Amino acid sequence: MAANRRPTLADVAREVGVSAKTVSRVLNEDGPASARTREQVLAAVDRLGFQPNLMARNIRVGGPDTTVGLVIPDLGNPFFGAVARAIEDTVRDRGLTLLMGSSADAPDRERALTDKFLARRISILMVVPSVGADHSHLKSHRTAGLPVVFLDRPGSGLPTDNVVSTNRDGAHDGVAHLIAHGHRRIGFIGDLPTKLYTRRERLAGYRSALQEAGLPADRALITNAHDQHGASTATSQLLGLTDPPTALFAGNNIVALGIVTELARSGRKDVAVVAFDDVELAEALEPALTVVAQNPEEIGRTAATTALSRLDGDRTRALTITVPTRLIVRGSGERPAPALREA
Amino acid sequence: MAANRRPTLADVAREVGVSAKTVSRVLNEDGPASARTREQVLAAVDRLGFQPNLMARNIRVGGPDTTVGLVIPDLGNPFFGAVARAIEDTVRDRGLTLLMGSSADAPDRERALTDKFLARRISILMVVPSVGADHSHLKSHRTAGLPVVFLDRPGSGLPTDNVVSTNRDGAHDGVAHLIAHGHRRIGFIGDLPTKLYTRRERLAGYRSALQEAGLPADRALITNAHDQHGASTATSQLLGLTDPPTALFAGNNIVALGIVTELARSGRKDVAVVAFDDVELAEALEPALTVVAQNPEEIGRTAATTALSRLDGDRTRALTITVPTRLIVRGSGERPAPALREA
DNA sequence: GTGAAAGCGCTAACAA
DNA sequence: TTGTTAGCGCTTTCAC
Repeated sequence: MAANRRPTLADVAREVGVSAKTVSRVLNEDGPASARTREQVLAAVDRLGFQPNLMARNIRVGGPDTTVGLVIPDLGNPFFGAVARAIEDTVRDRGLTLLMGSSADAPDRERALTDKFLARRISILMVVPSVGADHSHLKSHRTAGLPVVFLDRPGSGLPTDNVVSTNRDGAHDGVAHLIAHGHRRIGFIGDLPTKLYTRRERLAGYRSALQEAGLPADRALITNAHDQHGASTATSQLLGLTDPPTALFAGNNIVALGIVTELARSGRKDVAVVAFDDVELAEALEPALTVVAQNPEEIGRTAATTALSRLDGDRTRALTITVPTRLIVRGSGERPAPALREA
Repeated sequence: MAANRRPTLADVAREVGVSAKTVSRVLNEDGPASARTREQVLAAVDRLGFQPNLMARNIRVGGPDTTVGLVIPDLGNPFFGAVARAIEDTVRDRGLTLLMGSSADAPDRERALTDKFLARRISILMVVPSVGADHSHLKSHRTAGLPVVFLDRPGSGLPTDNVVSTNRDGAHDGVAHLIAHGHRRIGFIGDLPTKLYTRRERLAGYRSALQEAGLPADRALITNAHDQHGASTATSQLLGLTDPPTALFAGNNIVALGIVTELARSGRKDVAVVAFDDVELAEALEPALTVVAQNPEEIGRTAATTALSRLDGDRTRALTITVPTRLIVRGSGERPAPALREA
């Protein structure tokens, strides 16, 4: 079957016997149009199956495309899924559509995606920046009026709005919870790479909690993993130390899955766990998993409203907005520490 | 700060002292260009921060936009996240970008999204169709050469490629597993609405397994839920019956979360569970959750490769491709049924 | 190897 | 109330 050319405004105009501009007027509810013409035009549109070419329209109007470019590390990670959903819900009312891509945390993939998005003249750019990515190339776009917001981690190379969780305080609270329950040797399994903003902040919170309690910082207890399987391996390694930790702090949701799975597999009910970021089924575990919950909905919504107000002309100073985390105590942080049992 | 006009091809041309066409040639590696001109052009592009306007290019070239329109029910559901990731991974090599939106399973939102996508002249349309949505309006686009693929559920109103799981057989196997372990009263908690394709298919599998075993089909054991909380409620209602089920079959991942959470909350370790679709932490539960796992990666990849081959001119008959599910036995289906204990 | 003119589908700015 | 002309930023066509 031949690929028929799609009908254009001109085709509709010819069909009705009016000018292209008249059809345009009817469809965009621009200027006036007699009831009769309107009817005829709409009928012809229907008959021909005409659908206006949005690209052509945009090019003529000159404004930005009605899309939001969103770069996240992984479409499959539920945390970013929740963020994306909140963003979509917020911008939909404004008629904006999501252009999405995953960077796999690789700076070159991130750059390729943003370049593509920019070439489409997106209305808003939102990025979860990869480690090592430089964003100074966005400067000219910013001054040209493009709202740029970084999510989950701050961008680098230019001043823009950032929306991040209270990583340091949240991790501090989670670790303090473990300490309050008698644990003195607490393992930390963070994300990778170690330069990652969230990794550093959460580790800083871990350290400050230890310090505050006068506990020594043992480097052997600090390790990393970049996926669930790696976190499982890291867990068994930590527990295999000659002086092993009695509690573990998970640096993110994926690490938490790895830790919990490994503990279940090896039947280690005696190891306390607190995780950064909530996970599904946390309350159905035995014991239920205590977490420092992030608020992905709020992160997405805040980022979107910030970007929209920039789009509306807000030229005030760039802000770093901090979305609070919340310690949800469910039990896993309260497993008796050996120190207490011996006492 | 004034919103400076972004530089155009003409600006670059003027800067170098060549024609616009020459710049175009250099950038697209179209016709010939002297090494010297090329250098100068590239330098000017860099200096001015020029980025070609993809919309303008597309409009002139007349081809479809290099995007894939994807409509899913919920960006936050990990199942669809995994599907989307697989799609992106597959189409990225072809230079295609994802245009995404969530329908919330509402036909009008689905229609609004697809219309927007079509107005952008997407290269491929992929949709998880909502219940009650009619797709006959896509007919003209199909004949005009637009590949249309339905995911997870078949579309209606026109012949197109569909990619779905082996819902019926999978559910059958899951329920048969419960029966094999002595259960005779098995509750079914399905998705909503009840007209949903996956709901119907999985229920049919449930019924066929009962029938095969010569077990009666008790309507009181069949119920539904449209979110996790609803599934929890449904669970306690089923267990509150005078002749309650000894096992539950979850119609999807969200329902599974609700069932498992409710059983944990009420301390009911005696109820067997099998879930359709795998969930995180399934193996860390006690007992570990037995599931009929779907293969979202394969669903996404298959849908994408099918669509790409259509884009390449494959005009063979529309196919409904079935991606196999896999019963993963982890323990929760093997809890002793009262019938056995009494024996 | 390079340029001039025309035109993709649409709308702004004017005129009628 | 409607039409005409011009032009958005780019590429095609054909000439040089």
